[in-house]
Amino acid sequence: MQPDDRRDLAAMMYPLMRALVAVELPVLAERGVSMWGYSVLTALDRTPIRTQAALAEAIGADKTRIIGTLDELQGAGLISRTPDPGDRRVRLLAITDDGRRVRRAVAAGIRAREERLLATLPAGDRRGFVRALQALSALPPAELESLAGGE
Amino acid sequence: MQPDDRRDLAAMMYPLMRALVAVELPVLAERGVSMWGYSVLTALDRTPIRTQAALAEAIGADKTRIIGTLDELQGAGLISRTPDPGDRRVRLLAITDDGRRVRRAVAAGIRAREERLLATLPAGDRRGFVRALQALSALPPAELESLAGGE
DNA sequence: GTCAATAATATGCATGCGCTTATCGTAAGT
DNA sequence: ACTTACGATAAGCGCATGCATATTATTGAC
Repeated sequence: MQPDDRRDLAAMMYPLMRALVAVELPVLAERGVSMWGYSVLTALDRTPIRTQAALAEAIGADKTRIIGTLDELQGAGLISRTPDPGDRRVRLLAITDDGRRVRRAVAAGIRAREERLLATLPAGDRRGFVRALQALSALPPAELESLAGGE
Repeated sequence: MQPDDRRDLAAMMYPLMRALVAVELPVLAERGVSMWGYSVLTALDRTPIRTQAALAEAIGADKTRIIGTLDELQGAGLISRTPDPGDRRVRLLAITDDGRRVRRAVAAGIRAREERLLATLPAGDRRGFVRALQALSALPPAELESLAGGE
């Protein structure tokens, strides 16, 4: 194998990200959800979350900026935000049935378009790509930092 | 193979992108180059380019925003920007020897850190990942649009 | 009962982005 | 000559971001 001639990962990923976002936006717009909103729905569909700060951290968002998103989602009836009876400072966050429906519809639309993109790849590369992406995106930030650090 | 349960590609890629950028920034800062500047150097190291608009398009940048970047690079002696004697409206863009040196140094630093990331992957997935990334990032925007379009 | 810590929230700032418009010098077609 | 088109540049807009700070309600420790 030769010295692995390729462009930088970020350089390749950046335009691809933009393309993927461009693919997602119309699907999201159709259901009136923002990107962050969709991210919230996805997180809450996995499991309810006890505090907004925890939610923000889970999806890599800013804990103050997320508030508007939650307002919108709650206004649209897609999530519930109820004060914890045990500690009335915290809001218990959960997705509603409507939210679940919206999330599924959006996910299906996005997935269908992604499939068309991935279909251009050889099967082996495609599997490797998705698996590598899953593995890398699952690395905890601490791990990433240690890999990134020092010369 | 079951119905391919995974998160959306963009959702996985977004945090990964951020991590990669965090990896690159210190390397770039060390050499006093910006992300866009590095992108320009990379493009020009491949081949000189005849107009700034063409450069901008090649690297997916905005043709007006790129000007400051070019000023900086030229000021640092990393690129040359000479009026085309044949058409004095256009500036012939080329990387200088110094620019080449900087680009190589930055690329080496980035590559070394990327390798550490990729080393966490099984060899097969890793190759598939890089190849898929190369293939997808090489798709012309028109192709991407057609793949993205319609339900 | 007082006080320090915490969750949610509001607000402001600096930055960078994509986009648009305007200006200026230059080219090229008629 | 006159007009149209083009490349580089400057300036400004609207938007989203990350970050920092302040406020309010609530809690728990002392």
